[in-house]
Amino acid sequence: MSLRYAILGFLTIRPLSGYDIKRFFNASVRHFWTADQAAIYRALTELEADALVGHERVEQQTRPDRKEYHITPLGVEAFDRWVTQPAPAVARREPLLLKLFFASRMNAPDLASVLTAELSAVDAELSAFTEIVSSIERDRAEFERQAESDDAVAAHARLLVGPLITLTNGVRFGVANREWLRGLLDAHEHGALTADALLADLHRFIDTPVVGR
Amino acid sequence: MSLRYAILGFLTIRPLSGYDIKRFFNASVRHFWTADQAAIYRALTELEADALVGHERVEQQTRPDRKEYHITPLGVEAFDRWVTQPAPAVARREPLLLKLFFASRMNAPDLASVLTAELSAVDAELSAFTEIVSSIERDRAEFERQAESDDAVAAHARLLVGPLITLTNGVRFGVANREWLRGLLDAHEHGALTADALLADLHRFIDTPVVGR
DNA sequence: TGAGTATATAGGACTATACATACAGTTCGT
DNA sequence: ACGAACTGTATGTATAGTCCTATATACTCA
Repeated sequence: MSLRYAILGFLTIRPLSGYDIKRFFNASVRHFWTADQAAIYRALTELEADALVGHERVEQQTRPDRKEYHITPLGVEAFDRWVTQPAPAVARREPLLLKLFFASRMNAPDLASVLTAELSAVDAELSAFTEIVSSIERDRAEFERQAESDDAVAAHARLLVGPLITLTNGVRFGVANREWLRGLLDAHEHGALTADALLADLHRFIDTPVVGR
Repeated sequence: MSLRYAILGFLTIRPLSGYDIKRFFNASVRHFWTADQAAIYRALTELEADALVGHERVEQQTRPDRKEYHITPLGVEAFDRWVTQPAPAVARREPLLLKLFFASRMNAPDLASVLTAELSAVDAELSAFTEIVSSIERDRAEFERQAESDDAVAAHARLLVGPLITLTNGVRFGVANREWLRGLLDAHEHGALTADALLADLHRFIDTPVVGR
């Protein structure tokens, strides 16, 4: 039920309508958490039933009325409890690995095409990350130009830490994924995708001592 | 819906009961695909309704009767179609990243403990992988000692390719995860978990050219 | 002797999420 | 002038998966 807490988290920033929240998801956490629009509205109803949020109807002349949700003190409490707790283990579910597990039933071209398709997806993802990082840097430069105090700049930078942490995760995993796929494709093309080669690769990573930073 | 195909995949190896399939899952693909026991039995019923599998009741004296499922030609066809198709994009869902996204609402010790808990889990996962790799190597050495022909050894090695590919994925991601968490913890302890440091990290990975193998 | 684990199958209730659709007005591009 | 996309909330339905429980027998360990 992390969706509920994600919504509470967004509401700690400012009051939002269901529609706003959906856009927040798309704009900020899409790369590791997607939320169905219908699920958001239902979660808001449930959160309100638990008194963790409240709402006011905001009438608009040109647009449909908004229900502006705000977090209650009880909601802030619940969110802070959740955010400081260790994250639950997630059950990974990777259709790609399931297919590759049965690689011995694939002929060479099919295996190559499965890997290539995945590599394209990863490359696209990494490009998207690069774009996001650029846009964050542009926004930041813009903010700093207009900022009235150093405090405001520092506060702005602090708010960026969380989102940037998630981006470092996405980028590092994306790069690891790309290297893994490239390695597999390369070996496969040279007919070197063998048990021995894979075991060697495993040892290379298992035995690698920590690289100092 | 990959569960059904995973089951079909296992049945291409040999006939299995629902109970056997559950053990297969635990023994071989647990690190990227878990299957609920009840879900397996339901999937088998559905697969049989679609004529992709059949079963015979096997009576046992001491144990309860087994329903031994086998794959039908139609099932093999369906499986081969699935396995050669590019894997669908999966919606990632990472509670940890959701928490870290709101890192600015956490105090320093809480952030450290969330990261440390995750690092422990990753270390444990990597140890499990190391253990699995060792056991595969032991089994392999054992098999080679007893093998009657080089062909048998080669066939055995070929069957290992798929499972080993999934292990290289697990290990590489595990190592990437460990490095990421260690980097964050290290920076955090030195009060250096700032927007600037994170942006520098992002650039280090985004701009890195491919390392030749 | 009793608790726990292994073998073996299966239904009920529940949770989370996805997909489609409905309604209703506005704005933008062609 | 017309359709598409945007703003905004909401319901209905389907799918996938989890957790709990039931049933029955046998073996193992303290």
